[in-house]
Amino acid sequence: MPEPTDAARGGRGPTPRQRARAATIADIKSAALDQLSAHGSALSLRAIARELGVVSSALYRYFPSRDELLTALIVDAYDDLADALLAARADLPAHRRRTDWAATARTLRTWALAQPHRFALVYGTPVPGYAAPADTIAPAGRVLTALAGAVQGAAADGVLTDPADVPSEALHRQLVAVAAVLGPEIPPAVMVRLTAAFAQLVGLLTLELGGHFVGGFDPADDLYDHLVADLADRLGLTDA
Amino acid sequence: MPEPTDAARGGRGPTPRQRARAATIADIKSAALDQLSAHGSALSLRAIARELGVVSSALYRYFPSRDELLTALIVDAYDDLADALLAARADLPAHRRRTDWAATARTLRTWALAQPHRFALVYGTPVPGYAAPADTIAPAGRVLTALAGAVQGAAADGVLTDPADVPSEALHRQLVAVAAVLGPEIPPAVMVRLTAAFAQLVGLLTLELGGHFVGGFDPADDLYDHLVADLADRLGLTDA
DNA sequence: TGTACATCAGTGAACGCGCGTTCACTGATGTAC
DNA sequence: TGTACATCAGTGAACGCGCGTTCACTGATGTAC
Repeated sequence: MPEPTDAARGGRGPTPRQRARAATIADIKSAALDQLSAHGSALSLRAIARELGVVSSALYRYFPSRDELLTALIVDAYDDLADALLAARADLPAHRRRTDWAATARTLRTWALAQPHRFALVYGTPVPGYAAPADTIAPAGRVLTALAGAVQGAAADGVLTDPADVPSEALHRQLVAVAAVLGPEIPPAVMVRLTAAFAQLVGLLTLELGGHFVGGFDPADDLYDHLVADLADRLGLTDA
Repeated sequence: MPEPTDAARGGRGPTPRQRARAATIADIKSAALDQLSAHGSALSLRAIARELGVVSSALYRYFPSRDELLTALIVDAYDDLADALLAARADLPAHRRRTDWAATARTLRTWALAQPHRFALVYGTPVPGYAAPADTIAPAGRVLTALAGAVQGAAADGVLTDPADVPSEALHRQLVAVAAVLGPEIPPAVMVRLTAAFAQLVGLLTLELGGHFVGGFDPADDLYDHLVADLADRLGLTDA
């Protein structure tokens, strides 16, 4: 075995070749993102190669196909968004659940407005002929967990007022199953509101990025902030 | 002027040629929709021509460019959706505003699930390199007006309980302006909730169509119905 | 330390395919007198 | 009613461009003994 694994090198870290390879992969992804942000959702390997000053077939050393590159971009986008949300929550004092929620939700918008093409990549219309593989499920879950964080915290503290909504039995089962993943202590009646809140945020950003608020809520800052606060009420979050 | 206008023919209706032309235009649109539903958002004039058994340049007799065809599809989708929503509301007894709202919102989902590609066309990620022209504004407004119908009716009847939310001054101005178009009698505090409701529905459908509910809310029927009812409460709608 | 060898990154040509749009043209359909 | 003419739909070839992916290859970099 001429090329040793990382472990075989006694934890000395990546070899120069491995570092160069990782750097090239990062360059490819970066060029791909540049292209997405410039020309919408059309992703061309040849255009990426051109931007990198390399022949198009060279990319096949790094990604076996265009779809694999797309998947990597999606996974990265989820991870980057989750990191951003977690960072926004990181330094908040515990028990300030309302502030926590608002900071998280506002960061979602900031991230989406700053990189609309990445938002489209994960929450937009699926790219023609592309089906998201299983690899994206876990990173997508990280985002949801981050968004559910404030509510889960409040639930764990026992400071949530459980609303009186009574979901149907089938919905109840789904809510329990989802809560088991996102926030085990979130009661079903809150979980359904959290889902509604998430859908509302995604919808607001979809509409804003799609230009549907032009001439109406333009800018949409106040609308968004108002609704984030409204959702905090609905979720029973307080700073007390 | 050899080819007379419709008016010049004394209201005898379209000439055979005009009828043939309209039929061909309909065929082109229909083939285009078939293609969108089959291959995602990629719309190819040559593929449409192929399906119609015609040479690709022939399409230029009917649409000056690919983008014009796309615009026509978008306008049609808005109009078709608006018609569907209005039809769902048409036969309801007046004053049953809650039923009205629920029927409208459910029809939105039915329409979206039946023709996901058309939903994507109007509320999905903008197609790469395509900017929706002004022609789409009016049809888009028809959909919103239909969705706002129940609330506007209730407001006109004076049976809405105006919530105590106080929007910021800037948001208040936007809400008044939007209400002036969609429902003149809808007070700002209700208008903001209506906007939130619309965003929530769009978000739910975006997530459902994007496969984000697979493994969680799958099927999402109960979730959707529950939230539609919840939104009716929030909007202060009753059947009384 | 020096040499034989394996592995890697990147090349360049090719395959087979797609696309939107233009242009001069042929026939058929319709209109005006 | 019959004829000259205008308008239309559709053709076929071409322009100039794009794409993903394969394959045999050249050098450079690294490894093992």
